[in-house]
Amino acid sequence: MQRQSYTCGLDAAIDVMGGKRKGLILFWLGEGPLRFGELRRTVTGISERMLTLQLRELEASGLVHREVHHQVPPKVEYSLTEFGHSLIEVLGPLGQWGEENMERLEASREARGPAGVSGSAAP
Amino acid sequence: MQRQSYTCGLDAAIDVMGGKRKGLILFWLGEGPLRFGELRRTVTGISERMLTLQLRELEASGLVHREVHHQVPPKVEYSLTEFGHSLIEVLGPLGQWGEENMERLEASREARGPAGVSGSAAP
DNA sequence: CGGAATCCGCGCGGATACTG
DNA sequence: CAGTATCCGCGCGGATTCCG
Repeated sequence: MQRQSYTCGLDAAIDVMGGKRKGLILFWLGEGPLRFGELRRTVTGISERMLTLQLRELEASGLVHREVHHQVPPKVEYSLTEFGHSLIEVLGPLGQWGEENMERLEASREARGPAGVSGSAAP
Repeated sequence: MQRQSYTCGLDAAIDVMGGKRKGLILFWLGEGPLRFGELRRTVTGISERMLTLQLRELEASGLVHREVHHQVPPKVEYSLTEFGHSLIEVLGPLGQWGEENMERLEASREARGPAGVSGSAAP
């Protein structure tokens, strides 16, 4: 079974930008083009590997453009496509909502992900 | 290390509703209160277990309200809180964006997730 | 009907090392 | 600098079973 099509627009949208850090990448690229290393430093808490993979997916989705400058040292710039810009436009209100309610969200986050539950790993 | 706070509002927002099907649940609850079984049938492609877990997280986030009616047969109704309503409000444009570009998104989805790569797992 | 519990596979994602 | 490749843990999430 190939997992039927999207059930609604929200499903599709979340699927394309809901990845762990894709939203963040899109957000920062919305501010302007960034090089790979700049992204790595800007989007904190992401490994090189993940950054590459996420970028490739965003590129495959047509949201991000990858500009390679063949030179030494190598330089690769990532930027939003028109499609990508259309997305962050509707992402704006969401980000603002998150900002306005950040305290509340952070507080409840601990309830959802106790993080250090672990402990008793008695076999 | 406890994974520092959210880096921006978008980060927080996606974290709270970016789960596999949380957006869908929120979306359908936005249409009105639903019972557990109704949600299970409405949000297609989700297991009982996941539906329960996702609902608990949404509840812990203060987005969803869980109303238990102690009776036989049991009846539990889920609905959006005020907070939840404020979220789906900004989620509206995102869902619309996804709907408008669904074909494009579905097409590029295959490039990102070949889905049936292996499959044939002859036991 | 609405869950909670258990088992378990598998793929996400981190760390590291190597290349052009 | 900008990746790619490999290893590997662990937690997400599906299937099944039992309970109130």
